[in-house]
This record gives sequence, C-alpha cells and structure tokens, in this order.
Amino acid sequence: MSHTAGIRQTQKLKTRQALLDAALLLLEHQSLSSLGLREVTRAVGVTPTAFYRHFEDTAALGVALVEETLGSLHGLIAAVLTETGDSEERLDRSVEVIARHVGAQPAHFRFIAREQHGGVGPVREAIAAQLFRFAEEVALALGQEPGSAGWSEEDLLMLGGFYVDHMVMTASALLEAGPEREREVVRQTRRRLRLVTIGRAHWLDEAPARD
Amino acid sequence: MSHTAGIRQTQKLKTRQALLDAALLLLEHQSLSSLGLREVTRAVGVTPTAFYRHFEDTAALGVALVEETLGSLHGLIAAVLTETGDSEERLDRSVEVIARHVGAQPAHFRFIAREQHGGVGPVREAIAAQLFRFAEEVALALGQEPGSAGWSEEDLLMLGGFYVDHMVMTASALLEAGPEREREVVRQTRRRLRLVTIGRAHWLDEAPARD
DNA sequence: CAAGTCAGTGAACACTCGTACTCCGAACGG
DNA sequence: CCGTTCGGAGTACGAGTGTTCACTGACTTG
Repeated sequence: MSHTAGIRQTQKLKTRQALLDAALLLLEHQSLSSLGLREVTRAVGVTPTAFYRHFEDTAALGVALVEETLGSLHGLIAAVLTETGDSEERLDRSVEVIARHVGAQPAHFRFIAREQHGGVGPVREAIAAQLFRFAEEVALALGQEPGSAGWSEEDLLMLGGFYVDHMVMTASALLEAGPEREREVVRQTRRRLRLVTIGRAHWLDEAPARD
Repeated sequence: MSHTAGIRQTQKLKTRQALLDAALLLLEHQSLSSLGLREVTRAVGVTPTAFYRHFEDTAALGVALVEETLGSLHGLIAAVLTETGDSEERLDRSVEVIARHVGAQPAHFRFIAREQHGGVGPVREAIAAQLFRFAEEVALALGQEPGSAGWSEEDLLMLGGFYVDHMVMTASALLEAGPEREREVVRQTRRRLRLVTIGRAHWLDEAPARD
C-alpha cells in the first residue's frame, strides 16, 4: 500500500498542474470556448497528444479549474459570518476577505466570473453547483445567529444565495475596476450589503407572507 | 435629401440584419470569442468576404448586437418604477416585465449575460456603458419618489446600480432555469427585491454616515 | 531482473479559420 | 444615357485546429 509519491505519478501531477496554470494564464484574455488544446500544450512545452493523458476535453480542464478555484474556499465565508462582532464589523470583514482573495489570485476569479455564464455547459454547471453549496453554507451560518430567529429555511437560503451572488458580482466588479478603483468598489459594496442587512433586520416586521 | 429607401441600402441593411440574426442564433451555444466570421456568413448564405462590407470584426458585430438588445430598452424600467401603485405592486411589475422580455427574446439576453464578462473587450465595455445608463435612469426615477427624500445622489446611484445588476442577474437566472422553473425564480427574485425595498425604507434611520 | 505499464513523442489526417486578391453586375447620380 | 459606385462572388493562401496512430523509454511491479 504505497500511496507515497511514486516518481511517475508525481511527474504526472506536475504536468497536469502546469497545464492548468498555463490555461489560466491564457484565459486571462479569452474565454474557455475559444481556448485551444494545442495552445495550452504549446505554452507548457508538451505535445498536443500529452493533453489527453490528463483531460478528455478543454471542457474537462475547465471543470478542474473550477474545483481548484472554488473547492478550497468552502467554509471560509461562513466562518467570517460566524465571527463575533456587530453586524457592521462582520459585513466589513466579509468584503475585505473577498477583496483580498480576488487581489491575491485575480486570474482564478476572472475565470469564474467569465465562465459562470460562458459557452461551455459542463463548466457552467460545475460553477453553479459550487455556488449553491456556498449559498447553503451561508444560510446555515445565518440560521445560527440570533438575528435569524423566526426565519424560514427557504428565506434563509434566499438570503444566502443573495449574499453569494453578490460576492461573485463584487469579485467581477473588482477585477474590472483594477487596483486603483478598488476602494471605490469596496465602498459601494459595503453600502449595498448594509442595505440588505437593514432589510434583513426588518424582514419579519414587514414581509407579507403571501405567495 | 432622399433618405427614403434606396434599393441598394435596403438590401444592405437586410443582409446586415441577417448576419446579426444568424450570429445570435449561433451564440446560443458558444461565446463570441469563439464565433467564426465564416461560420456566420455560411449560416446566412453569403461569402465570407461579404462580411467585411458590414463589420470590421466579429467584435464589431458583437457591439452591434449589444446596441440592438439594450438600446431599445432605455426608459422602460424607469417607466415601470415611475408607475402609480404601492411599492409592492411596482416591484412585482418590474420582475414581470423582465420575465416577459427575457421570455420573448431569450437569445438576446443570453448573449448579454454571457458577454458581460466575456473575452471580448469592446463588447464588455459596450455592455457596461449601457448598463450604467440604465443605472442612471433608475436612479433618476427613484429620486423623484417621495420615499427618496433625503437621499444623496451617490446613494441613489448605488441603489439604481443595485437594481440594474439584479435585473441582469435575474435575466440570466431565468435563462438557466428554463420555462418550467421560471415561477420559482420569479418568486425568489421578488423576495430579494422586497428585502432591498425594506432596507431602503429604513436606510436613513440606520445607515451610519461614516466612510 | 525481467515483464509490463504508461506519460509523453512525432508525424500525419482532414478539417476550419481570417484575409487578400480580382472580378461581376445591378443600382446609382449627373 | 453613361460612367461610377459598391455589395457581393469566387478563388487562393498560409496558418492553426482536434484527433488518431504507432512508438519510445523511464518507471514500477512481481
């Protein structure tokens, strides 16, 4: 039972990762549906045929990139929301966390924003599935707060999805704005989230139960 | 001063429109950056060379599609918001209007959603410009309501942008959901907008002026 | 240490692509 | 009516595409 290293498998993973990295780099200025298999292998320095040892398609490579980008983020946002502090602080910290992540690996998030509605079905579905998981996690975290007493499961999921969608929106806004307009976007996002938070506080007072 | 017909120009516009229509059809399952010039002309039934008589690029064709889709919508949302009725009614009508438009011309909105963050710069910019105009219009309409007394210009624009972004989000959600899940999406969107509306009503009570 | 596995090679296949030419003929303007 | 304009056709080019195939040689395994 030697699942340690293995020179062969190590090298294979290395090449695979090189393919992913090269693809991400190329995807900065184009979308996945126009990304060529040869283009990627050329950037890595391997033969086009070698690509097939790792991915069936460029679509499959896209799905792998989705996992790489979003898979490691689970629990993160929920953790921020569960932190202590008043709602205003938590809100600021959430936005800050997003801004930091986007700033640290812009290419990954640009990829997600671009392919969320892009032309490659499997990738769209993979992103949607990951985002839905985020929404569930956020809903769960929100449900454990005292401020969410009396909220239905459905409304919590609605709110969680709202936050998640807005995070994606913010990420893509940050990317389009560039570093110099980052503070502006952060400021506007905080205000929008504050609006939602205020609405949340008065939801049970005013929300009609109809339909 | 004969800007009437002209057989020649009429025919030219006809071909141009045929190119746009064919492109839109092809873009249903791929994104603009992977759309070939030849592919479009083949679908129309003209020579590849003829394309250049109408557009310099496929990018230019994309920009034209943006104008076609969003150019005719100006004033529409603002008009709905300016209607009489309580805020709840206006909100429902807004969502209804979106759902109707998306249902009537899905391909156009799919294109917008896809290319908003797509790989073609000029098209992204064209969409962003149009959406900003919408935000301004909505902000103006909101500012004229009694409920917006005391709101700063900046906050009105923030709110207008919020609504517009959410409309785009809703449109793309409707497209992904398909007709059978449409009611579900509409319902969720109404709730989200209601949340924002409630927050809006209490904005001045609770929003700190800081930063 | 021999047998087998398998990541990566290299050449070839049958395409599609954007673009540069020349050319045609119907619509146009004076 | 006649010369000009110009939307579109036709052809050809070089470059790039995904995929298949037989292959090699370093690693792994019994």
